[in-house]
Amino acid sequence: MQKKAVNFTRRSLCPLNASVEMLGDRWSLLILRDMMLRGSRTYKEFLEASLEGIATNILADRLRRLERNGIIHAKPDARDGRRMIYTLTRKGIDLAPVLTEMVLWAAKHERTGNQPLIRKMCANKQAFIAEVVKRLRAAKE
Amino acid sequence: MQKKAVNFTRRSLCPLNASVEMLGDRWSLLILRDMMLRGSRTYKEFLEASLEGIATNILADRLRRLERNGIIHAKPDARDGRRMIYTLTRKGIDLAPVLTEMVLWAAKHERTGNQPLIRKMCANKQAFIAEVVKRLRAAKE
DNA sequence: CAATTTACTTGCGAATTGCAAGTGAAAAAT
DNA sequence: ATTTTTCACTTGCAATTCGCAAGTAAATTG
Repeated sequence: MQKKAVNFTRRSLCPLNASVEMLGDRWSLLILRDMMLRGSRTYKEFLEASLEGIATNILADRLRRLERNGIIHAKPDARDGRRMIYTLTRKGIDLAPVLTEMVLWAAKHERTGNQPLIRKMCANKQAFIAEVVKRLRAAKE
Repeated sequence: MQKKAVNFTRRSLCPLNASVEMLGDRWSLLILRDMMLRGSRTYKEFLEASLEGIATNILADRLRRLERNGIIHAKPDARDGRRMIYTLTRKGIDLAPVLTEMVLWAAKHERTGNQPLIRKMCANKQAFIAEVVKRLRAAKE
């Protein structure tokens, strides 16, 4: 497995800027949440799982971008030629700590839902992340 | 100190969505980076420190939004009536782990700069965050 | 083979972004 | 005291992006 160089130019070399250019929009992280925590794997599942109501063209665009950035991988479903199966790459799985910290931050400072998840995250953050990572690696089959 | 209810409606109650609605754009996190790691405190400093070249209208808008969301605090400089001094609130300081994880993720998977910072973060993540938080709390005077 | 499902694309108005230029108040220089 | 400079923005406008509704094409189901 080989790493591809990024062939477009970033605004700066700062690592945070790289993250922001890949993830800094209103939808990418939510798609990743649906993959990590809800097991969404297909276009339809993303549309249905999305609590926030993502538009179809935006979803298609974001899936393309996430794939271009090596965060997710798309391959046709062997059982159903219409379907694409989206899975997280290693790089995508490595975002688990980022997502977790963002969830914990909002849960601390905003009035949010999904309390059972929060409690589990709070109780043992490292264990929670490890469990998610383990499950996602297994799902890469 | 009292928490204000958010009086506009979120797309969903998911905590990650709350984070994304507050921080999910191309500039907010970079401004926070400049506050946390470079000590930027005024409009001019943000413009000068910004490696990425933020536009003046966008900067003004983002500072307003960050303040509305309780992430930063603005108060006029007593020594210079033109200046506003922006500082991180407790809520803003609590974003240190989020920023750190995003930096570490990009540093691992992309070709980025600022290697000394990365090395320090990697060596002891918790200590790094604790140090940043300590410094920022002190700066709230 | 007709109907349905899946994964998109297209069109288009609305909102957001980014650049350049301008404004107004305060401070510094003369 | 008056001019000049600095600072923190705002305004105008073109270009890009977003979001909704509708449409399309291929594969599958009945």
